Amino acid sequence: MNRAPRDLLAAVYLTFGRCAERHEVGSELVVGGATVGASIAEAAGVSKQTVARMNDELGDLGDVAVALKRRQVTLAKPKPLTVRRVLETLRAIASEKGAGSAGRKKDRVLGLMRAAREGEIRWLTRTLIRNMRIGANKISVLHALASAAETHHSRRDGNASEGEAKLGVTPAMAAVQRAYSLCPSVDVLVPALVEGGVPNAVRSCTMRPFTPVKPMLASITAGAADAVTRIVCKREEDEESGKTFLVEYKYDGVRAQIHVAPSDGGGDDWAVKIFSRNCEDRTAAFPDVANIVLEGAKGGSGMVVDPHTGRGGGGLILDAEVVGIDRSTGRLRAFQDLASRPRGGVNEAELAARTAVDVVVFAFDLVLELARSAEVDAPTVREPNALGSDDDDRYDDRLLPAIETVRAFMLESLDAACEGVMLKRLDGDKSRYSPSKRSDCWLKLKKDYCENLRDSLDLVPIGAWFGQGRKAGWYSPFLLAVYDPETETYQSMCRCMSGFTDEFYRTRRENFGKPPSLVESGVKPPVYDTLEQPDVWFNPTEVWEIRGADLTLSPKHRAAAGARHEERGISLRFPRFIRVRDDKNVEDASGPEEVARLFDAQQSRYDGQGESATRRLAEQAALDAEAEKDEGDSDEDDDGGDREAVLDGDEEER
DNA sequence: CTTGCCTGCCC
DNA sequence: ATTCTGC
DNA sequence: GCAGAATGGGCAGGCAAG
Repeated sequence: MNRAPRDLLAAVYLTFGRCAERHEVGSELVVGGATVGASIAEAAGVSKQTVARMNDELGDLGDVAVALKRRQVTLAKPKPLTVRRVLETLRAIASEKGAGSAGRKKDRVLGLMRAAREGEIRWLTRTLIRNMRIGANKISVLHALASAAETHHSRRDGNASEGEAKLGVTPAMAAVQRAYSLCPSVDVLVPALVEGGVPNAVRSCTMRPFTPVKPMLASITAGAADAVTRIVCKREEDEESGKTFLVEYKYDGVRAQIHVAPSDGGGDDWAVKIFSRNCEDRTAAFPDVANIVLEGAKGGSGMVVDPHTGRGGGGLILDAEVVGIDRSTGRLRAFQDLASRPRGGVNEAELAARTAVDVVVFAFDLVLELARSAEVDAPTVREPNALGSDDDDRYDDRLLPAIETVRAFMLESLDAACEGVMLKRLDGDKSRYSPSKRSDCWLKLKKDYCENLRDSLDLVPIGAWFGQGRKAGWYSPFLLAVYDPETETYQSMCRCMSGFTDEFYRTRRENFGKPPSLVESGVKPPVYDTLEQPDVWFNPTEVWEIRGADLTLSPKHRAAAGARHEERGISLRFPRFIRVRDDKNVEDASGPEEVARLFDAQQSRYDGQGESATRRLAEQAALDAEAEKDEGDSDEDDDGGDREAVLDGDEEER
């Protein structure tokens, strides 16, 4: 900040590992491990296979690049790389398009590789593949900026002696972090910091239409009791409040932060932008959503009215979930269907022509409402419909009805093809929208978090890859399969890398490294059915319990292949390891029939046949026999299908 | 023209 | 997304 | 309690290779 303020902006972009903010369209490099690996190979004059082999061993392409650089004799010292030149090159890479662009991207990467010195090439490689592995991320950079700005401005203003107007470093860090989550734009933040320090940055980085806010996130829970207890009982500084909370369906769609405001031209025109959970501009992917919102803006229905002027509000930021829906039946559709929509470059008519999935918008929060004030930090909820009173101290007993209500509501949500429910605090400071925070204000409760609702599978590890980074030297991920006793084959179901302790990895590398478990020839056993090609194959010797969220039709996994889809097998979403089943032989592992049965139970929810989850399996046989009599009320298409219940918790704490 | 690889992004 | 680990 | 790291299934889009 002192020495090279003009380079600071570029330096911050580089530490973020990007050439522009995420919401800038076209800011992606579209360069990955394959391109970078090829460039490293070319720069060092070795084959791509050599680079790949070294990568298997070292587990880090950056380390491979360094090792190869060391071997080289440099004839002419390359011109040193500068921060600004690297950023310019990244931007040039991002803007390459069309035929031959892959080659031109690679050439630019190659240029950087050649110019990089030994100390730079690891950083450069990791930046290009966006995997820094340095134990620090954006937040650390923001904190460093805050600290530097504090020091810099204290000194410049001549009151280094415990500046009175100064914030102090720790509050400054928090302030900058918060400022950036309200207005995640380096272009706004950095010049403001340089010019007027942290207070100036805080003034500049306010929530505004058409700049995405870092979305608020929810914490995971261990079941309905845990969720209710946490949402009600931990209220340290909120003694006054904290008696009510909201429960709502957790829809399985995509997060959409919808911005609506008068367009720049003024007049009565409104503009809409839609941002993803990661603050990408996805407006082009949802022309139908944009139209729904614009219609609302025109008609005024549901829009904010300024009580003083009586006019429509100056703009809104809504937080919402966009979910696929079958308009002919009113049923929600699976996430996998929603994902198959085109992602841009189509208008609404083209979307329809491509038989895209229709969507509903469930708006669940009002993040900013300009009619009220440009500075609101959004108390976002409607008035709670509190039930009962809170004169009793014994919250444990009093929570039981609430837990039961939540549990029942969750079963209902599952029948409605949702993932579970969300619990949100309704009052007190903690109920405010907290950008980018994952805290106990919002809790998510999904089926697979609940002991008695989840099912797991017993799968056989049949192969693995060599881990990267902190898992270098270990097998990760593993390839897991079901066993089909009919054909005596193993059909792959998923890879898995979650749920293993470091200790587990250590022992597995030893155990699987020795015969008889490792297939020494390295050739895929003929009884293995998979489109995957792991680095090593294992003989089938163990059974592992694996949990997941739901089942998907897979293009590369083969469990129950052909049973529920002409070609595809069935796979598992969000797989994680639970434990080794020492008590089972591989012949006792889950099989294709079990997988197909679970898949049917899941499908029944989308067909509107989902009975309460606890009874669903028992009724499956009856369902099969039953003739297909479908009907049912189609839920209204639009918004408004949102179900919610307000429960009364109890305060206190302990 | 079709297929398949790579990348980025959703969860 | 989920999970484990280290601070 | 939080940040950081590794990496899951699976889709579209864009380009290269056949």
